[in-house]
Amino acid sequence: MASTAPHDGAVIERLIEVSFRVSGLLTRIAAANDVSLTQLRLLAMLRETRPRMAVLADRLGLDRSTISGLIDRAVTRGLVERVGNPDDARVVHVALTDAGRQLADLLHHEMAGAVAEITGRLGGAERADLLYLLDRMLDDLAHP
Amino acid sequence: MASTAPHDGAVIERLIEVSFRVSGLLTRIAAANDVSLTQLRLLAMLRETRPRMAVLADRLGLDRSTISGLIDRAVTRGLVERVGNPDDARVVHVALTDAGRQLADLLHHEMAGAVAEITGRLGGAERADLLYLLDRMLDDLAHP
DNA sequence: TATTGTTATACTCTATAACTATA
DNA sequence: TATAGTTATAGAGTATAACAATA
Repeated sequence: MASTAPHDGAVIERLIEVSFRVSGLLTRIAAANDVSLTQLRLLAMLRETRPRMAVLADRLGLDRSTISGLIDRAVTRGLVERVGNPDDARVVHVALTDAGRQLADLLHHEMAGAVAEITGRLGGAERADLLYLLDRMLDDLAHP
Repeated sequence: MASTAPHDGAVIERLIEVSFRVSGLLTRIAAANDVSLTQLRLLAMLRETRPRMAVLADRLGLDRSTISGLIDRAVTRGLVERVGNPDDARVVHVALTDAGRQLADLLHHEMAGAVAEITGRLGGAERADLLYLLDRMLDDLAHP
């Protein structure tokens, strides 16, 4: 199998380390804007979609009951709202409020700036290589 | 500056996505072994060093008071122990117990296996490229 | 006085189990 | 009966502020 190449262990350790660094950056950005990392992930998702509770649970990797509490707190803070589904009265969708969208956009901007500092000293060709490799890895995760 | 290259946004989004995926993998491995992601990071650090509380706080990006609680719970579970410092009675070091080292080694093994699945389909040359790029990024983070 | 670490407090995050409402 | 979501509960993680012990 492919996993016996000599530098495998080194690649793995660096990948974990970079992931921790990126998570740390994002946690700090979230904290500076008075939200948790989980709320940041939630807001990032809601910029593009208006999912129902079960989908949020699946995508964030959390239990449905956890999502209920998460959304409760976000509603209390005026960031999101619950929206009913006319086709199935059991279903609840979640959508950004105007204030929520404003914060989500701000967070996205700050995230991009922070991560740009990580990739900032790479040259154009290196960045292209990195993009290719990241896409390969994400592909593998999507189609295991 | 270098941060205006055309694919920058794409690189940033992929890097965040990969980081979330890796964090998700590690969280699942931690949960399967009945520890939190923070405990997993703690145990990973302690495999190589025997740091004092303030260093743990710094490296994990947490408040000292948070570390006190974290270590309390790890001590209760028999994973680590507090060790005094003869040169300065205020200082407390943290070290793995035998059981803690066993768990830390197991977690390390499982982490390596999981991350290997992410990098598994990359060829040898691609893996070498990835290692180079990850090192460049970690270097930049260390010497900003 | 300054530093190291702990404690008290309050809030968020998280899962399990039991529940309600709808299909 | 099965599914979507909520609530009750309990424990972990987290920071702020106040504190004790040591330097």
